[in-house]
Amino acid sequence: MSAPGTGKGEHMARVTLKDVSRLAGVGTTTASLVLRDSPTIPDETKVRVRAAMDELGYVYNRQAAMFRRQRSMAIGLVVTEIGNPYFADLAMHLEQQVFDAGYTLLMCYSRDDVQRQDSQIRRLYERGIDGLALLPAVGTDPTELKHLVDSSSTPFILIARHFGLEQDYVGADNRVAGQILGRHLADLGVRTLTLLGGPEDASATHERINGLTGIAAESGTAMVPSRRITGASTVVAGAEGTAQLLDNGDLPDAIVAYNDVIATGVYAELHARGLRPGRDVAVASFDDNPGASHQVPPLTSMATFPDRCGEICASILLERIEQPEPLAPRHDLVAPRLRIRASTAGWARR
Amino acid sequence: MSAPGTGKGEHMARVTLKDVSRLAGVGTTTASLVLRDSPTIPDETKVRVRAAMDELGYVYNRQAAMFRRQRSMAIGLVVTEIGNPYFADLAMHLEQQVFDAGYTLLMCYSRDDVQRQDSQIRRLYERGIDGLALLPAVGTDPTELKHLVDSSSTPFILIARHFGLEQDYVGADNRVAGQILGRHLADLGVRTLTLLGGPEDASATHERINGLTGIAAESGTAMVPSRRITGASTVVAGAEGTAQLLDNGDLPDAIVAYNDVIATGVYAELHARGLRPGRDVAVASFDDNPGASHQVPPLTSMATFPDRCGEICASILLERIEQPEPLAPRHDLVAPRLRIRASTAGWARR
DNA sequence: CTGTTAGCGCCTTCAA
DNA sequence: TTGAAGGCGCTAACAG
Repeated sequence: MSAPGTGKGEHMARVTLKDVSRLAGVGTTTASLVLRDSPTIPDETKVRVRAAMDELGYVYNRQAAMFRRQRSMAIGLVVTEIGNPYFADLAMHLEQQVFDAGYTLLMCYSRDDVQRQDSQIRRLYERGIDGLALLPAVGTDPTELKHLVDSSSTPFILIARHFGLEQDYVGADNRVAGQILGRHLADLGVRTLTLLGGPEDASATHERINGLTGIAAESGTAMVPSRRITGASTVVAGAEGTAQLLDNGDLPDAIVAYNDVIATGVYAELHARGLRPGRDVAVASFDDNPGASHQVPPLTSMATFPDRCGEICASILLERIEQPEPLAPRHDLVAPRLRIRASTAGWARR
Repeated sequence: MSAPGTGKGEHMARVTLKDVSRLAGVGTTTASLVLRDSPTIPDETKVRVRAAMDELGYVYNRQAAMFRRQRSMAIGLVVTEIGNPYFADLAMHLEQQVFDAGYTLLMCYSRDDVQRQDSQIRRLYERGIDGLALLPAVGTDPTELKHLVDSSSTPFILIARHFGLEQDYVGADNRVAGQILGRHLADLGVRTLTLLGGPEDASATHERINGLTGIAAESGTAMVPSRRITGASTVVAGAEGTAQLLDNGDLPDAIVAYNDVIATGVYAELHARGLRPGRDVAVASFDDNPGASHQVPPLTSMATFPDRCGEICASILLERIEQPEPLAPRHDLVAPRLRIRASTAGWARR
């Protein structure tokens, strides 16, 4: 009942497997096997060892085990931020998968600061993570990143933004997403279109735009203004971008926001000017965050499934960890799905 | 230039401090001191050792260091979820603080599942975290939690929901938040009031309600319906709660949502029924998420500052780690601030 | 099937 | 100021 050093305040020495095996009258190997519930150990012994563990208040020292095994059972995840529900959902589903596989998630937010991202990655490597998932900050230098990442033999995967085809990657199929949305708008009779927001220099932005403009070109839709309005993915940026657009005197048939967060700002600014989304201008967006269907009016959005993205990311990483043979890089693209709602469905050229 | 085992594919043995010191012609102690940039080492030696490190591609093995020092330089954070911007912002600011202090954040999402939370906490303890912050799942048994937590001597702090005064805690001052909001509504002339949402059995819920109802009672405001409508903190739940309320035939002067996420659902359902927030019914809420000011109409909300909450949480934890003497438990309450916007300011009894 | 032993890489004491 | 050596708690190899 009375474990040694149970007294409050005094520094209690850690109870080790050795202590346990001594008390139980077995070897440390046996005690260790009991921990893993090995079937080769007789039940009687298991019971005795477990009793000794309880008696002493033994806690498995995973840190020591990991050190010994040269494994950390930890996955590093570096993302820019989680204020955007897309990233939040992705992180949660990634964590769920890796935790269930016995890993712990080491979480870092780069806040789109490349310096910070760099030191975070370094620190994670020092901790000996078994795998790293990165949603790269805007402005990340692909060459430097490759250098940093290749210096370790740790499995590595990019999320949502990539730099080519040389490494594992998982993200939404942004080009297709842009195409489907472009088709939808063209079908509505949209002739002039504005793209609003999105990180200036990210693969996801380019892909969405390319998909959209490809279809737009086919259908004779004009892009206004000619110079795209970019900005951070915040509600305020969305409102400011919209204000800038309208101040220019450009009221296009449709505004396509880079994501639902920005679209919220678009809605606000339109309302502030007495314009109604879905009546005076069609509004569409990407991601289909929870709540998009409860905007007023409900927002047409391309669902990009961050949950699936996080899950796929986890499973690729775990696979690479289990089987570190260098296979061909995987590019997993999550198929998007258009949710048509009143913000476009209600629109008609007048 | 050619580190041993640089060849691709072959399992490369880790470069240790011993390897470095051998190459540099110094002892391991010296090499170790160079790592910490000790001033007792002559510059000439430092340069030589650093060159050896580069030559061999040495990476500091933090895992080994931590094992040796019986510290993990890791902080565990268990939260229910981060879909709610309040929790997301809190987690980000907590991470920022602890990372800058040299710690890494181990992140777990309990999804309000007590079982899961339990195994997450256990695993974190096994990893030897230096501190634990917990935003407890609804349904957490305080006694069991206390037992689990006391079994370790690791500093521990509760976030946002507490169970009494026996342990460190940081959260919004919910009672005061409720009072201020109640006063504001009473001043507007609100006579009937509905509270919508919030976890059934959490301190934060009780405190907000108590603050609000205390003021309401003073000013003769009636609560409708008598039985409070609860539900998950989602947009859908907010809409459903509102529907339930209106189906009952209760249209109060004001609806107070538990938080901005729920308020979004309230807005949607009101609009669906042709009612306008701020005109037909006053709507107010808690948290003041980014975007609350860009709702249509702008949403009156009690700002609860998750950023400050996360920062305070981190600093208390770090303080406890540095100075583990058992001092009195700290209860840090973040002062809220009312943001009055059109969703209430525009309302007037008709 | 079970016990003993060596050592993972670092930090810390101790000696030179 | 610097070098050598021991050991943190566990696992894996080996011996019995």
